[in-house]
Amino acid sequence: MATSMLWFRRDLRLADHPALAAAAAAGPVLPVFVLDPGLLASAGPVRTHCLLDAVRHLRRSTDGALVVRTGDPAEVVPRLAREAGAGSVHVSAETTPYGRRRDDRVRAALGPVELVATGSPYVVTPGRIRSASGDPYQVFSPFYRAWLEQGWSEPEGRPRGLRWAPPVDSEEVPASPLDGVPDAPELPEVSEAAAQERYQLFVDRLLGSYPTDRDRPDRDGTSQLSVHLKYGTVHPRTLLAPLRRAASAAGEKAVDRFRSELAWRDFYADVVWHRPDSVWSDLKPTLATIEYDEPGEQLQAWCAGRTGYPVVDAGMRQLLGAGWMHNRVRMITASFLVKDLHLWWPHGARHFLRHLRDGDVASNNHGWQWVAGTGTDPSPYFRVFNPVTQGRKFDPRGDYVRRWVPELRHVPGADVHEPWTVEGGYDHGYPQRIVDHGHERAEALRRYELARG
DNA sequence: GCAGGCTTTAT
DNA sequence: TAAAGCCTG
Repeated sequence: MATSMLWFRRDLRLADHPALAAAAAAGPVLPVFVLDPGLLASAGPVRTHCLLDAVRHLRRSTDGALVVRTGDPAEVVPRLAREAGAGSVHVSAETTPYGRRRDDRVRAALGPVELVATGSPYVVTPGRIRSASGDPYQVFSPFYRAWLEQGWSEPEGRPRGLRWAPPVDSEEVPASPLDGVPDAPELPEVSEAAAQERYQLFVDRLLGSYPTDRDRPDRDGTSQLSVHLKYGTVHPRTLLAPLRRAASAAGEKAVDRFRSELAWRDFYADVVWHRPDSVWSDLKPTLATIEYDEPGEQLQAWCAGRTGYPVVDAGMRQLLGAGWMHNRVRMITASFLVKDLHLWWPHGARHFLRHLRDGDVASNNHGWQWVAGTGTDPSPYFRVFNPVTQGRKFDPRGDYVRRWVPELRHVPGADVHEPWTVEGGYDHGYPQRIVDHGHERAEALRRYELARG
């Protein structure tokens, strides 16, 4: 049987890997990872660290067989195929704009060697679900119903009869860009084992209270699996399979909630599949004429977590300090950028994407569009978040703010969300509010009204 | 073309 | 309880 190549990308695992199974069925497999300088340039050190961590673990689990090369995939992949005498190159289908363009170039460069796509990083491959009229869904809920209806196959374990091909030259996995950096974020291990461990903990201990605790940034109530889904150290259908059994303990509601979060990931990937242009520009033209401010000092204050609104600043500092931000706080900080600072959403989306360890262009950028009212289900009037109300409601003791904003640690309780009402609230250098929320809310609504007319 | 519905809110 | 309008069947 001819050697085939498995080119890993966002699927850095061995279990439940349809493309790897397809490659293994064709013959001995040469496992390959290509460090793409184009991708690395946009990633930021945290994401690069996580990627390299996952690659390093994958190399270990292939007993060192994984070949690592740096360069343009359109040159590197065909060269490796020649060196190994591979008859085909197997991949998981890539569906984002950059990935699709890259794969087209690689396919062309491979010539007679076939690029075979099997499976995808999603439960249901983007583009497969359509409404009765044949169009893609524009709204999540009907998509979710159709997604459940569509269903998915059971996870597969590691491919049987998997044999690695004779080795070819490999580079070492580069050192993490965070090595030796003082105050570098503490990051979770990104590996199949770590994904399984966290999932187990989540199902056993957290799932039962997930519907409410998932909104609490002061608690460890979320699955924390996003980084694993990002790099593919676990496939989402691997996460879905045990849920039916888990429902008896955790409750159907909790299971449905978590399931729907995975469906959101599929939904946004589906939107991007049909509208790749919507990644960096408005999906819908409804607000095409709205007036935005030019980015300047206020954007910098937002990025640095110095807006004077505690929950906003806590979130922005968590982003830089942990390479991650709680989802509830992502909405609050995003709303603040768009509705209080009147900036176009891509300014914020770019900053998030650079620093989030789970930074995924479809989920991130469409999450932003949802907040901005330019994406699916545009309802700008519903979505001006009040940072004080949100802070008091979801961080009711103020622990989250004090964790990330040292200048406010001396303020006890929920009043930390309103230091302007606390005597001595500014004694330790916490910045004054850069805008007045009530005023800017009215201004945002005025601009929406104008754009609509 | 109609009715029902739309993740995450605000006051 | 209100906020605008579009998606979906």
